[in-house]
Amino acid sequence: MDNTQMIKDELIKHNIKPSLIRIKVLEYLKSTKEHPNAEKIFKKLSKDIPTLSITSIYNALKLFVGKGVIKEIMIQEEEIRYDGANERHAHFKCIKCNKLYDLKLKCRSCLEVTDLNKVKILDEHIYLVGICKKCIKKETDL
Amino acid sequence: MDNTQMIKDELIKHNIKPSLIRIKVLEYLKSTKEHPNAEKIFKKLSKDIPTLSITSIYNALKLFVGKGVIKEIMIQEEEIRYDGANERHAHFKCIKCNKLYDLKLKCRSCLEVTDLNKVKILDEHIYLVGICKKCIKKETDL
DNA sequence: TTTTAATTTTGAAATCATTACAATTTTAAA
DNA sequence: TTTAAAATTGTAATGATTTCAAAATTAAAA
Repeated sequence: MDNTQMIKDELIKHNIKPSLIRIKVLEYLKSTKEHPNAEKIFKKLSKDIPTLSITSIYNALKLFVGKGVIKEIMIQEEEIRYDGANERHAHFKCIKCNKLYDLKLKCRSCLEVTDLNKVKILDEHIYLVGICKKCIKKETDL
Repeated sequence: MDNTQMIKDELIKHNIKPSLIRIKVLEYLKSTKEHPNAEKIFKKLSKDIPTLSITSIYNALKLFVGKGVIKEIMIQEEEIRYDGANERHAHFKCIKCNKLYDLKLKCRSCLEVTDLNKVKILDEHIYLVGICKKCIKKETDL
């Protein structure tokens, strides 16, 4: 099965009609690890769809988030970024170069919080902030 | 030592001159668990300081965050909330009532992520999203 | 105390990501 | 086809935050 068909199926699975824009947005989100914002996605897709408006990007993204297809990430920035990965993972933001990295979580439940009895958890967000290898190297090289 | 003096000392410790507004902002943040936003803090302090401007609140908050006195929390909302607690803890947001709860973390390092070698961690943010006890009860009572 | 410089506070205007909304276009069913 | 529903578009509005320059306050020096 080709990639576009898989994207379509994922949309249908979530009760979303697979329109061109929606397919392209999800396809892009699945293809990148950089957690783009709406603006970035808009610029990228505009190359192929010249009539595209940024409102359509927001429409698609909001729909996806509501249906649980993608996740919003807000890490001390003015704008929302979007993450199309299905796998549970954490994020790491470097305050020097502002890059956002994915982090693997070691175990299924390596987060132990109390006070959780009788509470229904729907979603989990974990992010660390610090300085990445490259930027540490840059600093020590000075 | 009285409470105001402790607030002053904490500011001085972080190289912040303890002006009236700064003292009041930090005092309020330390006194509440509700993680207020700038607007909320402004409304609260305006009662005592009628000449107050919201820009001063933003100035103080930005300064505090920069000096590490408080933390910003952004949990899928349009605005930033602020947290004056020193203790390491996670957050839980109920999507039904929109309340933000503190969660205790069970152990010093109950978050196990890979890919962290050579990376300098400065800050850690963990939040869960779901439905709180009260709202679950409301639903099942219907 | 006065003078002066530095810091803090203020208020108005600007910014900018996101949303609202109504008009237009596209899709799909009858 | 015809028609209704859904998707897309563009413009304008929203609202939290920031910018910036003027005014007020504070602190230090004389």
